[in-house]
Amino acid sequence: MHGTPRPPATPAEALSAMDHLIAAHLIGQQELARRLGLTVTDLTCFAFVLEAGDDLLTAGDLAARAHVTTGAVTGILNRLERAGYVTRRPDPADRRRVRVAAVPAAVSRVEAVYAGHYKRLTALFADYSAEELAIITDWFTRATGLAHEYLEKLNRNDPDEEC
Amino acid sequence: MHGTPRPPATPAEALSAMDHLIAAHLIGQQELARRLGLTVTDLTCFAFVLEAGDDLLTAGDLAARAHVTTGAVTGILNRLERAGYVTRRPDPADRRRVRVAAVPAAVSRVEAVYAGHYKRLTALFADYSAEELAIITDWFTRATGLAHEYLEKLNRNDPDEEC
DNA sequence: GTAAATGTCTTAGCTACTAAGGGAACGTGG
DNA sequence: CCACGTTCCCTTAGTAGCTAAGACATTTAC
Repeated sequence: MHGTPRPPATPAEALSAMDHLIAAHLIGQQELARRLGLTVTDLTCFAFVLEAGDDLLTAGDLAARAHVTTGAVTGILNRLERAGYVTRRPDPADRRRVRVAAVPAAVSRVEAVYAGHYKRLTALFADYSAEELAIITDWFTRATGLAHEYLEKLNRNDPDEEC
Repeated sequence: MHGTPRPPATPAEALSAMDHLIAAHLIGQQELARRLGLTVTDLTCFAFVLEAGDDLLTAGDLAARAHVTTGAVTGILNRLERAGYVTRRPDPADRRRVRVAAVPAAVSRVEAVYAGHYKRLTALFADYSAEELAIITDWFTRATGLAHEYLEKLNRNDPDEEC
């Protein structure tokens, strides 16, 4: 279906389409987490750990990225560790810190559950040319940048509300 | 920046970019809800009410769309109603049902908080040609369809897990 | 007219979060 | 070396929102 002509769209249509995608993805995430016996927050943190790769995250890093308190992270790590997704490791340079390492077998466990959807998405992407993918990816990246800017501005101006 | 050539992208890059966008949006949603004195679930339900427009949703509809129990919906509607976002109305045809109507003033209240980000996104969209927007919108729509299919399949095969 | 089904609300209990503080480890300045 | 403040994670107490199960009113079917 490469290069199939599509009817042109308006910004409003694109925005609405994006909202629907995000809503669907949110529910999917919830289902996936439930199936793995985790919470959405746990799964998100596990994703952060995977994304960080070899330079292991600390518990505090996770708190910052997931926007939760360090107290919450303790619970999250307890669950993830007990379920065999991560292990806590001492930091050789700073004994206060706790570094979080992913358990290799757990990665494939998550991927196994997610494989169905992941394959479908990859197949969908294969339906587009590299140039079209470039447009889509570019937009994703810029929209993400905007979202981060927006969040920063919110947090800078008034961390607590006034409404 | 219409028609600016972009470096071609791979499916994996696109998928990763999508994940980041969704993660950012998720946190933004949380911030927005907090600022409005609501939970993310409340805000999501309010969005469903707005989307439904004039044919008012019932409490049960909301439970189905938000994937929560009807007991939870009672709490959600209590909060939304107390904060002045919606009103409960009797259904003339079926006195068991509760129909949910949005309070007009509340719509602009939410939009006021969201306006900053919304304007930036719209501006971003304006940077793309109608044809490029068509590609993006098309992809959103098809990815959403896939997500829904995946969810349906999950719920059909085994509503509860086996792991 | 009775029985089953439907739609919302209630109740009890659970889980994950925050806020506040504690104790160990770091790092700086005398 | 050694107090001092800081940083990091964990603990504790309290809260909020969810589920599950059932009550109650209403509708539908036979």
